[in-house]
Amino acid sequence: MKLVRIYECFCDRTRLRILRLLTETPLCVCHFQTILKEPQVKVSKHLAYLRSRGLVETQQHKNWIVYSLPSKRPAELERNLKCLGECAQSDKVFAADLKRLKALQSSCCEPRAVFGGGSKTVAAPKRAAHVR
Amino acid sequence: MKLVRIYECFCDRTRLRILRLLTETPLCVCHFQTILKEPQVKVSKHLAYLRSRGLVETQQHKNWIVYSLPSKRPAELERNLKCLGECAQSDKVFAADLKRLKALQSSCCEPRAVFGGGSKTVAAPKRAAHVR
DNA sequence: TGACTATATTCCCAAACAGGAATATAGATC
DNA sequence: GATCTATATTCCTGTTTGGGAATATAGTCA
Repeated sequence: MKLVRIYECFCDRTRLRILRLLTETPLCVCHFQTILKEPQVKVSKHLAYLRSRGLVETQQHKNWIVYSLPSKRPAELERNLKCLGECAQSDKVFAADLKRLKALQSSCCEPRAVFGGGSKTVAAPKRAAHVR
Repeated sequence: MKLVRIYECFCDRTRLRILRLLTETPLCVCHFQTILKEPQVKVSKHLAYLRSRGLVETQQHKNWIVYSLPSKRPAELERNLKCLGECAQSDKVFAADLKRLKALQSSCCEPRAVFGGGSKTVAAPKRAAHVR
């Protein structure tokens, strides 16, 4: 019954926000810090938690670690992510996160190749606004 | 973000089984004991947990306490229960539970009015097989 | 009233968890 | 090599959780 594993990952607010964002695009830790406005330790730990349970995968990119949903997902995960997406629509927190994600996608900066759809060949890469 | 509350309830195996069963019909504690084959304390505690978070409601019926899903459920809960139902289909544990539920529904006994659809006016109420 | 039944609660313990502070690691760049 | 940046890990603490043993409560029925 690996379903429980999935729900264990879903039962924390921060992790839900992370997963929700990842259904949009892969992201690296610094992005999460910016979008969620949470300290590095916290983000890093929750990502580690998710990875240990197979809900996310990582890929190194220079100095950044890019987190994404696993390329092949079991049906249960897929279903629940979809469900989460639907539930999230009526929630302000998720909406705000999404807004900040969009902002980041257009304003940012170095770990650009990261964002899904690849190089949207945008203006000149400004210096990171990664904070902290 | 009450979503998290829902997932907190979903993140335990026993509770998942309970909820799954409740999407079929209301049940009382002794039914759960029989179907899940778990001790009374355990069942009772998980039910209390679910109730404290509003995922189930109770109704007294003579000496029995009948648990059921809340009559009016927020959209998030409804969605997630549906999702759970879908995920459960491919799982042996859930299937076995369901099988035992059906058996109970036809063989049982006293807290009969409990089962959804009401009095299916079955044979003579035998003595309970409630165990323990 | 007393025995019985169904359920809840309390006490206890071990494990998991969330979060912060501080520190470690490893790649990049000068 | 020194420094900077991004991320991970360790240590610590308070809280929550899951589960069992024992006990309490409350309704029922004889």
